Amino acid sequence: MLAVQTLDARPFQTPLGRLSRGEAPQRSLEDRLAHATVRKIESKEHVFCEGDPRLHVFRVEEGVIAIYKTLCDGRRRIIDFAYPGDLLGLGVLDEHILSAQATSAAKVRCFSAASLEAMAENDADLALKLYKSVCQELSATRSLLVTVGQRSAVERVAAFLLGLRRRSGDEAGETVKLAMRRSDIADLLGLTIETVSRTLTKLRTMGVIDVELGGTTVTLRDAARLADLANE
Amino acid sequence: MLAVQTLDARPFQTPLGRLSRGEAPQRSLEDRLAHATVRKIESKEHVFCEGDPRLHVFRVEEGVIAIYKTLCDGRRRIIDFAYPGDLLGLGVLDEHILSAQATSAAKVRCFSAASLEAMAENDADLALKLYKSVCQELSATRSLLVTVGQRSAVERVAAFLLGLRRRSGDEAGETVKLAMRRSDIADLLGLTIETVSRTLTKLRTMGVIDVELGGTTVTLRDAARLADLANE
DNA sequence: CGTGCGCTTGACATTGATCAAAAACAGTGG
DNA sequence: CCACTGTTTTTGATCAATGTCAAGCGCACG
Repeated sequence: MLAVQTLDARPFQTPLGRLSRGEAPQRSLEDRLAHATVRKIESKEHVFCEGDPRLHVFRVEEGVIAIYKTLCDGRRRIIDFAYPGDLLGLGVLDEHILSAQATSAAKVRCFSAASLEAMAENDADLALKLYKSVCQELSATRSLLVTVGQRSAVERVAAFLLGLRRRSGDEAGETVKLAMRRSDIADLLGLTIETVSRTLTKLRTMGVIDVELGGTTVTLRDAARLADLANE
Repeated sequence: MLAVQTLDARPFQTPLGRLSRGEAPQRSLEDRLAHATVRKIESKEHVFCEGDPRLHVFRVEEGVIAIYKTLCDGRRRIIDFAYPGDLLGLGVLDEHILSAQATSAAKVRCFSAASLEAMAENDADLALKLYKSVCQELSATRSLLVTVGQRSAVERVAAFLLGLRRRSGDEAGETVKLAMRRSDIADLLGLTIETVSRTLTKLRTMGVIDVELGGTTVTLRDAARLADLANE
């Protein structure tokens, strides 16, 4: 594990977290988050690492954050990418059990985990919001598990591209921006960078997608065929 | 999808769910569950199927329930096994998005999903319990994702056996009972039955485990070495 | 005693990982 | 604007791990 100083280890103000404790229990989570501090994250900077004290909860405002776990032999398993709107750092323990690292420049809104959870104890509405947020996360993780567990490289990459389009911006858009490296995609899908690259070229020669030079923008030429290949 | 009638599609009484709505908001989840109806599930019987209306939430009392998703080509992906104490059927949608099937004879305690969620709206304590339950489920799913994503057959099977010991009964016990078929283990770990079988014999010839004839009971001869192989 | 189901084992094929190298790209400084 | 360096991506050749196909075994049950 890198010995970098992570965002969550640095102290900072969480005005809304403090202000609203107890005095406005019906205030919505959105409302609370709207006033929290926003922090800028450089590409490759960590938001938090496994084992760090879980001081803050974050919401992604811009960019993409990779949530991952490091295996003891150094391999890295990305659990999910967090896109704008997603919450980061929820949990029941007082330590982070995963690491979070920006795959590109990003912004996160952050506020105190302790006060959030203290608020939730007296605010069923907030607690239910947390519950639902985690339910969605669970559902996303399960769907990744399905993808990764028993599918071929083509199926995995196709499903990834479709999922990316679904989650980042417009549902029916023709192009998706890959705000991460091949190695990030590989670690998410349980493949190697070489296989990811080969699979993308394969899809390109099949005429299903187009990959811009530099490989950061993908155009879905034939989304129906891609969905077919993904075997959803 | 099989056209069987599942437990959740059958109407039945949920006395505690009804009784406690609104009148005892501080009553614990445990307390509520303690009085709910218990149903017996035959081996291979479904508790619910993908697409069924999500009428009830269940808690496993005895046996093992496989939570799975069916891929469109018929492959089956087991997401998790639910052991006694685990909750089943939590979610935000009004349909089940997964199927649940007993791998052996089992018992589940069941009560109304709607009234549970209605209760949670006025009971922060209950809502937080739900939140924490889902957090744990999320954590388990993530750990399976790590296992399945990029590990060898030996690592997966070793991790599975250790996880089984951890979850079913005593932490340090020498023997674990496999209350499921090889095909269930295979569908959980993203392997084939043949590979699971071969891997178990490999571990046996290595002297790390012992497999009883019939293959339902496994003795962990050398748990430390097994943990080493699992590469946790 | 026969039948069916689940488990094991073997031979072979295929997929994706590994090793290696070249090409494309992004910065940096001249 | 161009040369230089390090990073990322692409492509190729080879190999090991796991899937596939096929057969046999053991146990439970009628």
